[in-house]
Formats: sequence, structure tokens, C-alpha cells
Amino acid sequence: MANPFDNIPEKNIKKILQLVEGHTFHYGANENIIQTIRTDSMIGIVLDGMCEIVYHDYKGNRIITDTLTENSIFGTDISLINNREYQIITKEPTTIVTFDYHILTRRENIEKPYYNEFILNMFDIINNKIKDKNERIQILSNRTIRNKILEFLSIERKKTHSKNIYLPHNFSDLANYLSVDRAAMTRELSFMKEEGFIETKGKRITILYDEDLKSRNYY
Amino acid sequence: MANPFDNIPEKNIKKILQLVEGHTFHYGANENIIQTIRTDSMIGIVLDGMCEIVYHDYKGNRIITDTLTENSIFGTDISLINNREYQIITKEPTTIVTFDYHILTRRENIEKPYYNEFILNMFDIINNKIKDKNERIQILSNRTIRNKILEFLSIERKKTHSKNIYLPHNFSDLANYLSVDRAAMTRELSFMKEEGFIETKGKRITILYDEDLKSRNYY
DNA sequence: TACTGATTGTTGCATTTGCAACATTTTACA
DNA sequence: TGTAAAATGTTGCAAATGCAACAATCAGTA
Repeated sequence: MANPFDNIPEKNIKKILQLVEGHTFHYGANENIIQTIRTDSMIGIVLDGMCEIVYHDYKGNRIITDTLTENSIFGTDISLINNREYQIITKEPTTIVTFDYHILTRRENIEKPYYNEFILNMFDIINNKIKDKNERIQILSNRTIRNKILEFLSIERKKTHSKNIYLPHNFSDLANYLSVDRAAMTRELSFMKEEGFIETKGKRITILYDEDLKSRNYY
Repeated sequence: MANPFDNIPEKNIKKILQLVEGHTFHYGANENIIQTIRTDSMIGIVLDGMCEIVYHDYKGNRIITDTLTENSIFGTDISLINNREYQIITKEPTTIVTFDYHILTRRENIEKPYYNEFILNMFDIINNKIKDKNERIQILSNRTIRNKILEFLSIERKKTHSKNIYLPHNFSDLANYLSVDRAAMTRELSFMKEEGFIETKGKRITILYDEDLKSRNYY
């Protein structure tokens, strides 16, 4: 996974953060950090810790739209936080750096050592963000819960080259991610277990089939 | 809408395309261009013309995932075209430029006139891509056809500041975009017309309500 | 203008889903 | 370790959806 400071020596990192006029912020757990950083052209980098981008829909449902771990970037449209309905909540003590992304391409900066690596890393990270969003769209485009699950499993298996898929959070959050009712998802997973198609244990799902999952439907 | 050559004088554009070692390709209408450009780190820019990124799911349904018009960029993960199931089809005669995006941040290039503008424009464009994808995710996250439609109308109204929404393609493609059955969508639109909530004429949808659409449901 | 294919509209019906309510199991931590 | 809270599992039922089949309308063009 790309990281803003890949291929940049430790001693140059601080220098680069100065060049982009980065501001560092420290937070405890369960703080709402968005007020500090909300402007249209602001980018943030999580230096350490973990946060979630959540929003509450008109019914009051809490929906996690993104999880930010070390070296994640967020801000501007990258994470939809221009929208007032969205909040960034720290899950543990967290340090972030923010800067205006118009500064990124400032001519004086561009000539400095390792600065081009920094820009390239930013491209890679944004590219990865898009990849994640494309995956989510591909999953949500399926019209049945079963096919959403199959698409999810198929993508995860391809990524990890493993039959075992470990959920980053829990099944409730998976239902959220798939945008389906949790109870209905559990029901569908139960069917799939009965059919001998998957097994679950804790946060692990094991796929008991070798074939391409989406090439046909398993009933 | 951002454009790769914003704020760059005409005479410098060719120079920049040389710096990134861009290759120009011309196509007629209805050609599949993806073979020419499929590598992991390739970026393409549509100089003129129009194409669609489509894929065919396991049932053979043809699904449009993206529409590329003048100055759109595509490639790498930005448009999912690493995936073999995807194709880019020209809808009209089209000219594109391709280059490897690792060249973008090459030190020798970075010092050249207007090159930093070019990089910043690329950021803006990718940022816009993410914005589009976030919108789509927000729409697809709704669990009923009605709410998907409302979300779509709400977003479009916010963008255009108008009660009139003009579909870029047609209603079949809208159903595709919302990932719902076309007949079921038409049924839902009919209900909404009966309720005096919207009007349609040709490819135009008119919203007859001032209030925030998603703040409540209209029945 | 008439013809043909594409798009839009309609409807019955089986399936899927969300919802609500509750039981069971796991987890966190006092 | 015991207890409360969170997460997971289950089920009946009403509502929403997909699907299929067909009618009506529109648009391109011979």
C-alpha cells in the first residue's frame, strides 16, 4: 500500500511537511476532528492512529464511509467531507497533518529533494482511493444480497489470494458496507453456510469453492 | 470542470505532451480502444470525441461505468480498466493521448514551464473523478428505488441549481446507473408523477418540490 | 412519408428484502 | 469473575423489487 513518504529518507520528511506548510494536530480517541480541517482545498494525512468517516442519514442511521489508518489521506472531495452530513471520528489517539493541496505544485517546492517522490506517492494514494471506490461500486451494483456478498468475497479473495477473508470490523459494518439490512444479510449467509458454500468463525469467512464466484450463482 | 491544459498556453501543450512521452491515437466510432492502452500505469486523455467504459456481467448485461468526453482522463485504476471484463468503446471519432504516469513526476520535466500547472490539473481531474464516484456510492447506498431516485435528483439539483434535470443518455441508462430494473424504475417514476412530485418530458425531469428531497419521504 | 428498430410505459406474479421483535452469544471491563 | 453492552442469529410478515411479456411511442432513415 502506497504511503505519502515512500522512498523518502526520514530526515527529509519533516522538511517536506514544512514545504507544504503542514499543520500537525493531535487528538484523543472518539473526537470529532473535522472542524479543524474542513476547507475546500485541504488535504490531511493520518500519521498515526485510526479514524472513521461517518455520516448519519435522514433516518439517523450511522454509516461508515471510510476507514483511515496510518498514511491514509483524506480531505477535499477525496473523502466527501465537504458535505456537512459527514464527520471524522477518531477511534484511537491520532496524529494528522493537514495542508492546502494547491501548495503541492508550488514551483519553489518542486525543485526540492524528494519532493517529486512525494507528489508521485500522493498520486498513488489517490489512485488507490479510486480503486477502493470502484470496488464498492461494483459490489453495490449487484441487485441481490447474495450477489453483493459473492462480489465482495470474489474481490477479497483476488486481493489476498486466500480462501480466508478476515473482516476489518464486524458483520454489522459489512452489512453497512454492502448497503443491506443486517438481518437479511445474516439470513443469506446462513443459507450459504447450509449449502456448504462458506464457513464463518468469528470475523473470518472461509470460501469452500474454487471456481470463479460470479461466473454462476450457487443455490 | 477541470481540464488537463487549464492555464497552459496553447503553444506549450504540445511541449508538455512531448515531455511525458505521450502517444496520440485516432479512432473511428464504435471501436474498442482498450488494447492499445492497457498497461498498469498508463493514463489516457481524451483530446476530442467521446467514449464509454462498459463491461458485461456474467449474465451478459451491458453496463456503462463511465462516460469519457473531451479532457476526461482514464487508465490505471482510475477507471477500472485493468480488469479484463471492461472495454472502452468510442461513440464517435475520438483522439486520445496516452502516457505512463510515472513519467509525470520525472525531475527533468518538473522544472519545465507550465509543467506544475499540468500536474495540478491532473490532481483536480482525479479529484473530480473521486467526487463522481462518491456521488454514485451515495446513490447506490439507498435501499429503495425511490430513495435512489430522490438522491440522484437531489444531487443533480444541487449541481445545476435548477429544477430541471436533463439526462445525458436516456432512461434505460439511468436505470443502469442506479442499478435497478428499468421497468421497476419506470413504475416508481410513474408513482412520483401521479403524486405530483415530478414531471418528465423527453429526457427532462422537473422537480415540483422546493424542500430538501431526502429530509423526508414523499408518498 | 412509411418502415423499422430503439426506447418507454404497463402489469401480474414470484422472489427478495427490509423491518421489527426477540433469543443467543460474545466482548469489554468494573 | 460477573455483569452490562454489543454483536450475532432467527423468524414472520408486509412491502419492494426483479422478471417476463407485451403495448405504445419515438427516432432515424430508406
